[in-house]
Amino acid sequence: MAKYSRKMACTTCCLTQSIFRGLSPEQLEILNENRHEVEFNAGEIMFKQGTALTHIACILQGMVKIYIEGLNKKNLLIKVARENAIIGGPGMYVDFIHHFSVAALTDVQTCFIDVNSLEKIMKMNQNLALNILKKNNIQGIQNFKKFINLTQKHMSGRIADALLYLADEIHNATSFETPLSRQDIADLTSMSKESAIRILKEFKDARIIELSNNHFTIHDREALVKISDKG
Amino acid sequence: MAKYSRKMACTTCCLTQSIFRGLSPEQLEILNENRHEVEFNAGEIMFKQGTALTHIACILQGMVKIYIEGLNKKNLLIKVARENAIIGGPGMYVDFIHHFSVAALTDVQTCFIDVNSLEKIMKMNQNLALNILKKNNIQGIQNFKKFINLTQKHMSGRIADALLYLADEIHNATSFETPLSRQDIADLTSMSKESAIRILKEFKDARIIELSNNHFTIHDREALVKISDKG
DNA sequence: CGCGAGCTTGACGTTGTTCAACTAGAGTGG
DNA sequence: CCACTCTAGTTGAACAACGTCAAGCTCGCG
Repeated sequence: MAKYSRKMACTTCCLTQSIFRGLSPEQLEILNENRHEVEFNAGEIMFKQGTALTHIACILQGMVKIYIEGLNKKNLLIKVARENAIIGGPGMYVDFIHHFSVAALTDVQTCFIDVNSLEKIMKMNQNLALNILKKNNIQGIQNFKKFINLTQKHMSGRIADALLYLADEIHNATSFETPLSRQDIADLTSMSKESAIRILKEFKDARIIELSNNHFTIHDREALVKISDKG
Repeated sequence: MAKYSRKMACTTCCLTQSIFRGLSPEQLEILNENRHEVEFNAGEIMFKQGTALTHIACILQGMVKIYIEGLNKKNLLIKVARENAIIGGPGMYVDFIHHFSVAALTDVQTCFIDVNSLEKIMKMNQNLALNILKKNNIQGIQNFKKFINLTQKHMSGRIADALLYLADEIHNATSFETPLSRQDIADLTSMSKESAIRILKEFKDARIIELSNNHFTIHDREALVKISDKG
């Protein structure tokens, strides 16, 4: 289970990066006093959709999935996040409720920051608000792309997108071992698990990728890009 | 065509509302000096996806559609906006490019505000940044809902959603005349025009709605809600 | 050695798209 | 005033895409 600790020094953790760049030492100290580190085991839920949003989380180590719990127990996997990601959510400044769930894909070390402290710093330092605004907008652009992917592409196009996403944005390698299950890949591409498996097999038979269990190797990147582009 | 004018006084337009609430008179004056009013005829494009984002727009009068131009000339209608809506887009503070297109559904009066001035004010007044952040997050929550609607519901559920959306959030009436074409309704629900027409006819035959041309009347709201909920 | 969870495969039915034909109404020009 | 045309809407039939169901498989683990 999760346990409380303060192993990390503030200066080495994500507070000095990303949206927190440019905070004064005093502002960093306020955050530092209102944070705590938590470890999760693979499979455990960090944030549950519908619960109160009291903290945001920084991923210090490990991988998580961010997903919306939809109809009939079906999930839609919005994104995968790993080291240095900061997970807030659109509930901030609206209803302070989590609008997605977050689950650990691997064992994960996180740093939880109190949203009240965050709000306090935001009122002291305009840069923080602007950084968060920018981060939200980037996510918004990615969501637009996802809308088109999910609603206008056939299954092969969506699987191609997912493979390129994992290779380029998550693992930074053409050959990788993913903690995502087949069901996760199906949730990421909005299709049934069986369909996802079938398309992966097609790609394998066409020598576009190689896969055994959870190890993926992309052989023909251009083919994937072409399949992704034409839908 | 669009024409430049300054008919409105600043105090009566949208600058005093929504995200601009709480600005000082001097800050309002800066905005007022860097804005101009533009009229569009029905059908004209206000923002084109891919062009530079130099201004945000306030809708003073009329209705517009905000849509993503996707694959094979297919559009995805994100939302409909009308009086007092402020249209920016996720390109702000990222790449300053429009990531969606906006077209006038009716004749429209707008007020365009320079993004540089907006940025200047944001650095002077933290409330503006927080208000925009909040507005973005609300849109983010709506996008999550739209993800589930579009990817996990059948056509009848999506059409039911669209009808409830138009009735509740756009026209505020159970009986309304919409400027949306059948194709627009199809784009809003991510299906073919023919399918949208068929579902609307089903609803009409089931006496759930009444429609002639573009006039819609919702007779059995509960039925629509039920259809929407169960997908 | 057996159990169970996740994975795989095939057969089948449903959902939704595409294509083509047809209709209605709104200009337009003789 | 009447063809003519153009666009949006409508309908039906054929077809493709995708999900569901059921069965069998694999592999790690006790």
